[in-house]
Amino acid sequence: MNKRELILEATADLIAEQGIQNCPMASIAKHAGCGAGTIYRYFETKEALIEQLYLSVSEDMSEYSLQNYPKEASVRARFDHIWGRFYDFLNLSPRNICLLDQLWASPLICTELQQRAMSDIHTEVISLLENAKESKCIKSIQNELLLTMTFGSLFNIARKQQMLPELFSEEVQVQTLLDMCWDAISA
Amino acid sequence: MNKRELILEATADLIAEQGIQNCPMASIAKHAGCGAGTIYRYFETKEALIEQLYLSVSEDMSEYSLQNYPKEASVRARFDHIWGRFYDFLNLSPRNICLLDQLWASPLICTELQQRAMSDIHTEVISLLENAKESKCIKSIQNELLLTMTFGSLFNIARKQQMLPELFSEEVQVQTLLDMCWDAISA
Amino acid sequence: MNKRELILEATADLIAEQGIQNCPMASIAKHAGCGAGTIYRYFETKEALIEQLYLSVSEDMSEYSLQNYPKEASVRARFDHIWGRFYDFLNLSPRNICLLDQLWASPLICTELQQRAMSDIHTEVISLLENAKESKCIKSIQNELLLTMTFGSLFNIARKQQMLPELFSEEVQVQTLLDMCWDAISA
Amino acid sequence: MNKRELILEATADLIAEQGIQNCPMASIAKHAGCGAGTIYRYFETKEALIEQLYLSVSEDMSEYSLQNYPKEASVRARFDHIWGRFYDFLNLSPRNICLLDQLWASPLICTELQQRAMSDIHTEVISLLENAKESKCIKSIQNELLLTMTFGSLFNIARKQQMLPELFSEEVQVQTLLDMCWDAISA
DNA sequence: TATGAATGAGCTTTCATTCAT
DNA sequence: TATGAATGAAAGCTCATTCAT
Repeated sequence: MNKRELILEATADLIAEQGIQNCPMASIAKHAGCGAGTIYRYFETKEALIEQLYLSVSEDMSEYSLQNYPKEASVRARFDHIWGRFYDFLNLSPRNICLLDQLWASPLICTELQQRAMSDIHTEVISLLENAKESKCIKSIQNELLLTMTFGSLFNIARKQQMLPELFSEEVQVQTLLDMCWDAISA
Repeated sequence: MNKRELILEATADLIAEQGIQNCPMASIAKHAGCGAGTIYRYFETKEALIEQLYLSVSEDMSEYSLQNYPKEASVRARFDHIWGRFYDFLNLSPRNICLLDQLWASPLICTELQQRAMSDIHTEVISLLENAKESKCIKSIQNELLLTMTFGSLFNIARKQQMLPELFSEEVQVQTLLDMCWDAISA
Repeated sequence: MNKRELILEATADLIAEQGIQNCPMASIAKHAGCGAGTIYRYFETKEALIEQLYLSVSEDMSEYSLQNYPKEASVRARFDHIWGRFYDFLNLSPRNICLLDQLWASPLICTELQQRAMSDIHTEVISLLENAKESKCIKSIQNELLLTMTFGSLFNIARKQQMLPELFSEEVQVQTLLDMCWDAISA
Repeated sequence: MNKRELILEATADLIAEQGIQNCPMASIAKHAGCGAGTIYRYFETKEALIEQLYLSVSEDMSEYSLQNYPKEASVRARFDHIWGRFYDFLNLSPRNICLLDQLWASPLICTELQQRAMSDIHTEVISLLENAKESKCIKSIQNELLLTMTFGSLFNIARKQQMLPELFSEEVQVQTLLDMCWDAISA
């Protein structure tokens, strides 16, 4: 892992653990195993570092969610693939959810950046929804609503499981969640 | 409005507008129309102020969501009432969503406090879900999952509409959302 | 006790317990059983209050030390009387030593004030020393030196006993101290 | 002189001149020729800085007092050596007495720290007093009393001379003081 | 290129003092 | 006369950023 990535990793760990407010450059440097000044060789400002971190995590999420995406499969199969992998990504590391929560809430990550970072997943899901609508298997509701509903459901369930695992008596099956999400939007 | 409330209002406005990180006590005081020291007559520390703010907003949300709650109505009617009003509350003021986003992401609002603040709504929804399960009209899935799914859907849709209203060509009907949420959990 | 005295008493207690630095006007008011503003009816500023307190304690110390002073008794008897009572005064209340330590160290109590406050004892001791020198029973050394030596010895012993009583296995007899002090200056 | 020492020196000067209460970190930084934040690279808190200063001055005092200490010399010679040099130290710089007065009166310098800082001198003096008692040349009184009396005498005389030099018509001879202190404790 | 000591602006918080009641 | 809520200047401390090495 090169130094730039080490710094991004350290930043991600610290933000997830302590929150974006308790994440001084000096700590990041220490965790990354470099001097504080070195960070500025790779990132203009702290703001820029956090933006880059956001882009990096978002890219990981996109890539993970779309990996082996079966473009030719059925609507439902594609739905399950993309959202199932999205959900898996959130649970890959306990860091992911905390990190994304922090980054989304930060004024440093403007709305425009948020959209841009999600554009790959977004494009694919929109296309999926269009296909589904053509075959009338989902509700005839504006895409953004269908998409946001699914996204919000899965992210919140993943977050709650991680924050309060004791509330869940049985292990949560991804398929159960996907079924619920599908029922929400299916015609 | 008494001074304590003026300070809470000012804090809420500033946090919603600028984020919890860009909200110095001096600004709060200025917006509340008082001196910086005055805040400390009403709140021990900034941390305490933010906690109190969270409790206050949560209480408003609970009260609003449960107002005129028809305890004897049908499961579906009660579901629509509580979640419809919850969704309305989020849209009552553009401040509410931003504020809650900031507060939930803050390490100052610990998980325990979050649970406590939502306990009224939580209790009622659990009872509702139990009733629904008895009549087998919803899926036989652990309550926490059903609840979180609905909550997450509605909150995320409300947030997205507020942040990116241009993405929504048609006005979003609450009933459409409630139907989707219900479909997600109904048997 | 009138209000002015109540305030002085409260100030004395607080300074002795917490130090002159941790003695806000609000605490003084609370301990004195009055409002913060009330203090300013009796004392112009906090500085003035502390000066008045110093004068008050010093006067108490002078009065106590010189009470029933046997002007016609022998040099040694008078020496024992004045310094014995001085030492007793320091031990009358555990407050006295702490309070004087704080006040003497404070820049608010200027040297001139310190001299003025001690002038009664000072005059009497100087006179005593002059008498003693006439009868050649004490060393022929400048008075200020003889006086300061005695004062310093007794005050330090009283302070140490109060701060670290466990260091003193046997009870300290005043007469033992007076003998030592006398031996120091006697011819 | 390295930066840490520069800061300690500046702190010592300011405390001695203005008192521990009128000694803001900003002033210390200015006098030390560095930024306010720099102080915190060397000392955790202001409290820690003052503690370190106390330890540093105490060490200087111990070292100075015990320098060239003639362990094999007579009791009286050793007594004169240790207390003579102690007295000299107080007069080495006009700063020393004011500084020690401020530090001893401060609640930041707890009793335990005071004892610890003086332990070298304390040990040597106790040993000296034990020797003296064996040869019955001093009073059979508990050591702590003998020690405190000498200490208090010398410190107070040094202080008074510095604060009010005009009170002393003739120059004060150290030997005169040592004789008085010795007479106080000698059998 | 990499460092980390140094910086000072900006933060939270305290408190002597004022003044409307 | 007595109050205590309100004030804002000043304190201790943090940390993003710079720069000499």
